[in-house]
Amino acid sequence: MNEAITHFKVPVEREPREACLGPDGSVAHVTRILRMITGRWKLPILFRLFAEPSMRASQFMRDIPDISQKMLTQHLRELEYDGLVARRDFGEQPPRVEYGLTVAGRGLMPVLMAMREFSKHYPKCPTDDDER
Amino acid sequence: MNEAITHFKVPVEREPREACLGPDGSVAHVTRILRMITGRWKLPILFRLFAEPSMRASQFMRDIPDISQKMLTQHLRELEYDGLVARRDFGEQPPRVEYGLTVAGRGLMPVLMAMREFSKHYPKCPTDDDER
DNA sequence: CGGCATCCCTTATGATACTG
DNA sequence: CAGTATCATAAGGGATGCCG
Repeated sequence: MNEAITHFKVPVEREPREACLGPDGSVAHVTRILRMITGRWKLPILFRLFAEPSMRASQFMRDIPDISQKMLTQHLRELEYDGLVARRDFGEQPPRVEYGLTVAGRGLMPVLMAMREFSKHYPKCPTDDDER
Repeated sequence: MNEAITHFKVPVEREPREACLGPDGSVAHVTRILRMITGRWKLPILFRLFAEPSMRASQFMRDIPDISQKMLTQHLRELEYDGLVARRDFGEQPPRVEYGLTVAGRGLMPVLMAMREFSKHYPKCPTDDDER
């Protein structure tokens, strides 16, 4: 009873999301990067560290308006986890912790710059030559 | 209810956080791009259109596993709103609608490729030279 | 100073059923 | 085939208080 007449959907083994991933698993790769830099305060933090090699939590709080300490810590942790930011605890009293970009973090900046340039090139939705 | 088809949340322009915007308002610009390509199915759609110049809704449904029709339409609308994708309704019966990348959409691809390359370059969190 | 925990709200995303 | 409408749930974000 494993014959041809399939009146039903043959268990078409769905590829493990392999499809639609684009060349070289582009989608997966880009998604990974997006996850790393997506977050209400990820960019402000990264760009701040790009300008200032070493930053303390209190400095971020001062330089980034409206950010809460919770979100600051949380996003710093995520960035650290993703290897973009390095955390350095001096183990002093009172506490002293400094943050900085990792090699990867610095390597990411050019990509962000590319995104910025693209944004500049398309100030608004180019309603003119929108035809495919 | 004779309004435009706004199936999605119109980008509620966040407050003009002038500060911490980085050089040239980098943060704002990059954030804008991120907002355009962030979404569970934005990348699969874009990369699919990059490979296939013209796509119909049903094709997306076939090529992108697990995507629901609602999300497909919603994300296509958003991409269209942001000027990355062009929608072409042939006004036929039965319905025939085709989607394709706009000039801006095609211009974005190199940026996405750059992100992919970066991802490849840092396969994992580079725990070696993480020091600032 | 830095950081963690809790409660709560706004969105993003999903499941499902329906229309032209 | 393409798209709409509703309801339900998950994830992101924010306010606040306590700790070493």
